[in-house]
Amino acid sequence: MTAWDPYVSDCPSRRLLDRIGDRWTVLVVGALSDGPRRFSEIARRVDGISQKMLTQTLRGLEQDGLVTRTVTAAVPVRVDYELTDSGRSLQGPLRALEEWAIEHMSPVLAARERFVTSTSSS
Amino acid sequence: MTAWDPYVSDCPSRRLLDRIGDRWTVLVVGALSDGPRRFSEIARRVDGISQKMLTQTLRGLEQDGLVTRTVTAAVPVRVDYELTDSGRSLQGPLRALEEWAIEHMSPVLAARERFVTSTSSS
DNA sequence: CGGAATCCTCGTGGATACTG
DNA sequence: CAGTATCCACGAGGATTCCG
Repeated sequence: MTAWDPYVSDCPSRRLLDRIGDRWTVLVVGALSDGPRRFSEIARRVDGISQKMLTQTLRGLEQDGLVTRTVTAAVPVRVDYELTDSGRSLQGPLRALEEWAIEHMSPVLAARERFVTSTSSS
Repeated sequence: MTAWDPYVSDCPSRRLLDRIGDRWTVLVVGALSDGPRRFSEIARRVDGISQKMLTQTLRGLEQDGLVTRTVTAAVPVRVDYELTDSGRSLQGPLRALEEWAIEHMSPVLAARERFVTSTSSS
């Protein structure tokens, strides 16, 4: 199992990675990392997300059993989202990825610069 | 720094995650995990990728200094791609994510089923 | 406040054809 | 073989509006 066969498109692990790989899921999970949050709180934390995308992302996560949705019927409705155990278990790998990103930021950005600079030759 | 501030859209770590988060990058890096590969080999390994997307993804990875591109001027041109040290360092986090995906496949799929099933109520 | 529904645009990405 | 270039379709996703 050392080799890398399983990347045919019907591979179920790819379906999962597809979901995780979308632009917002990672960020929303991150926004929930330190406890339950209200809808609008998440919206504020994840800068640039539209209400539609947030709803959609949360629905997906709920559907995959990664977050729970709790409705409190008050005068202004209150909805809290919280990571499930599954969801929390995803934090580790996600953190790892983020740390990698931070750690390798400067080399990568430097590489991008170099790439642009070397455009002059031809 | 325990809290989760850094998700404003101009955060550089998010720019990196954006790149990684696209559908193909992860798969292409995976395809290169056990050594250098030719263009067509990668195309074959990453099922469903178009030639355009493969080129584009590889360019992006090259630009970020995660893969190297080696052209061998033979009768039929030969181009090999290989992970750089940076690229290889990404494998760890990616593996972690993949393992998570495999490990949590059944719960997630079960959750999806449950979600669908519970549609009957209303 | 949280969300559903509608509309509309803009970019991703596939198919095809051509080049070195 | 490994691209580049062009065209085009489709759907993600933003803005807006309305509802419980």
